[in-house]
Amino acid sequence: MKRCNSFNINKKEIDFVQTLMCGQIFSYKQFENKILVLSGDKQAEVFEFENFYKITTDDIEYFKNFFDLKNDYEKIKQKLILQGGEILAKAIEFGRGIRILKQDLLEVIVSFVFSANNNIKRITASLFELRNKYGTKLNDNFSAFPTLKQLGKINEIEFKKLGAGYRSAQLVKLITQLEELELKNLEKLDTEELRKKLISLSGIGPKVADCILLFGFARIDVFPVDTWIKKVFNLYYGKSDNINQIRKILIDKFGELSGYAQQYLFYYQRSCLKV
DNA sequence: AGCCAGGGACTCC
DNA sequence: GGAGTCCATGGC
Repeated sequence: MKRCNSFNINKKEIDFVQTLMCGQIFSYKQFENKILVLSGDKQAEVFEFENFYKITTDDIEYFKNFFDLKNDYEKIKQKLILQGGEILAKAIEFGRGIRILKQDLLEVIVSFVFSANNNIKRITASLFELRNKYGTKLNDNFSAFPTLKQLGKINEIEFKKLGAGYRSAQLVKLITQLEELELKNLEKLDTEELRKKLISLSGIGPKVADCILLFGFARIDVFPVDTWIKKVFNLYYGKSDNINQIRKILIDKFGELSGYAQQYLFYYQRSCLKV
C-alpha cells in the first residue's frame, strides 16, 4: 500500500456530511470517528475536529479536485439567492456546506442507471455489493469500483442478484455500448450534444443523463428533475407534471448555475420536508 | 394493500 | 413527439 498523506480544511469551506448526504454520491460510509469516501479505485478518510476536517488519502490532489475545494461557493450562493427567491435562500442556508463532487465518470454512469425508479438505501446496498463482488480488493472490507473490463463479465442474472431488478438487461447492454465508446472523447461535445449521446445509451433517459452530466462531466448548466424536484417545483415555482417543461423553466431561471440550485433544493426538500 | 423510490423502454396514435 | 403502460424490489 502506498504511503498515506493528509491535509486539513476549515469547516467554513465544506460540510462533509451535507456534501456526501445530498444525494450526489452513493459510495461513502460513516463510522463513529470517520467517514470513508470511495471514488473509482481511490479512497479517502475524513476525520472531524472542532474547527477543521483532516483528510487522509494516498492521492491528495485527486481528492482536492474531487471535493471541488478550489471553487468559490460564496460567490455562487450570492448569485443564486438573487435568482431563486426565498425558498432557495432557505435551501442554501440549510445546505450551506454542500459542494458538487467531481466523481469518477464510469462509476457515475453505472450508479445512476441503478438509481432509476429506486431508493437511495437500495441503490447504495447494490453498489457496495457490486464493488465487493466484481471490483479489485482495496482492503478487508471494501473494493474498488469495477473497471469496464470487470463490468463486462457480469451477466443479467448476476446483476439481478445485486438487486438491479429490471435494470439488469439495460446494464448488460449499456456496458457493451460503453466498451465501444471512448468516454474521454465525449468531453469535447457541448452539453446538449453530450446529453443526446448519453440518452441514446441503454438505461439512460433524460434524468439519469442530467445526473451524469452534472456529477461525472462537471456540466453545471443542467437540472436533473426527479420526484423530489417535482415536489419542490409544484410547491414553490409553478404547476406542472411535465418533467421536460419543469426542466426548461428551471434551467431558464438558473442558467449556468442550475446544477448548484438543483443540489441545494434536492437536499433541502429531502431532509427537511419529508412528509 | 397500495404507494413510493434520484425513471426508462416500448407501444400506441 | 406526446401520453399510457409496464417494469423488480423493499420499506412504509
